[in-house]
Amino acid sequence: MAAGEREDDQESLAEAFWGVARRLRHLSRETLEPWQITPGHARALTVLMRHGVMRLSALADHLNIAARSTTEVVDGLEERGLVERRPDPQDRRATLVALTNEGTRVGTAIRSARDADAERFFGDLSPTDRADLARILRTLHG
Amino acid sequence: MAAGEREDDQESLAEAFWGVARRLRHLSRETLEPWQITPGHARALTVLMRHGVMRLSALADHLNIAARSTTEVVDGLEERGLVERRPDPQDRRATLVALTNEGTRVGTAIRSARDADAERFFGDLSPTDRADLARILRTLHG
DNA sequence: CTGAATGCTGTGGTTACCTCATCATGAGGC
DNA sequence: GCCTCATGATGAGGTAACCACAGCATTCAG
Repeated sequence: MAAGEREDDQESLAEAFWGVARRLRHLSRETLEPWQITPGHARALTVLMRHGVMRLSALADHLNIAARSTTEVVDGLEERGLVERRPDPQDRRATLVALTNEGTRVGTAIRSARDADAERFFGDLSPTDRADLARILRTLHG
Repeated sequence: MAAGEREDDQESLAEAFWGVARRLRHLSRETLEPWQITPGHARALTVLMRHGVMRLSALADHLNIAARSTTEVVDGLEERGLVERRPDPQDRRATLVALTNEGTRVGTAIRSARDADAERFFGDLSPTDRADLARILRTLHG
């Protein structure tokens, strides 16, 4: 216990960060469980809720994954009836992805469950801490 | 870029968090590249540096992965000559994992590269921010 | 009309995990 | 000693989430 712990703020800052990330990830997994949906799928759903109908390639950009992977994500969502593919009238090579009614319903439900979770998770912090954290994270994101 | 960014503190706090996590993960991958070692392997190495020789099962606990998966991690490290298996004199069912000299060398090098990285990464922050972040993360860690 | 670029998807990886079954060993009951 | 059950590691086989490359249809520039 004594040997490797000492000093650096740095290392333990990174470690603390990963510890929190871990907790947040587990929380998210739990939250999504009722909908039998993976974090990746949920992320795609969220993007679609926000930005509406878009091409697969655009979705890929938003998700920061390869176009090829997006095909699979959309496959999954389509199987579950949450989105549908439709031809792009502008360009017959392209395919648009749109939320179905069910997709919108589930997306909305997930969003509020997540908000509630975030509230629970970050709720331990004072408003000041919350603001500080947000600011600091934005700096680091730069 | 401007359209969908703000709204609730909560959601964007979580998002900001993941954005930073992403950056940190990439950074870590870059850092480890010279050693041709995955983050998972590096993590195992770190645990061994800290706690010394241990059973596979103990390593599994430290890494929070299944015992079976630990076998594979250790396989990888052993192939690279960074650790070695040896029988547990206490219990002939068990196998101990120990760092080789090379493993210790690499582990040490990785540790300092990481420290340097963390310095670079969190170095953008003022000392105050750094302290705040550390404190806040500890709070969130529960 | 031709050739290059673009948008999606099939095929076939990779990584990092998992569960379940198996085998040897250990520990306790009788 | 023998039997049974628990435990430590591993083989076999599976999954999720990615990837690159090749191929097809379509679009667009010239």
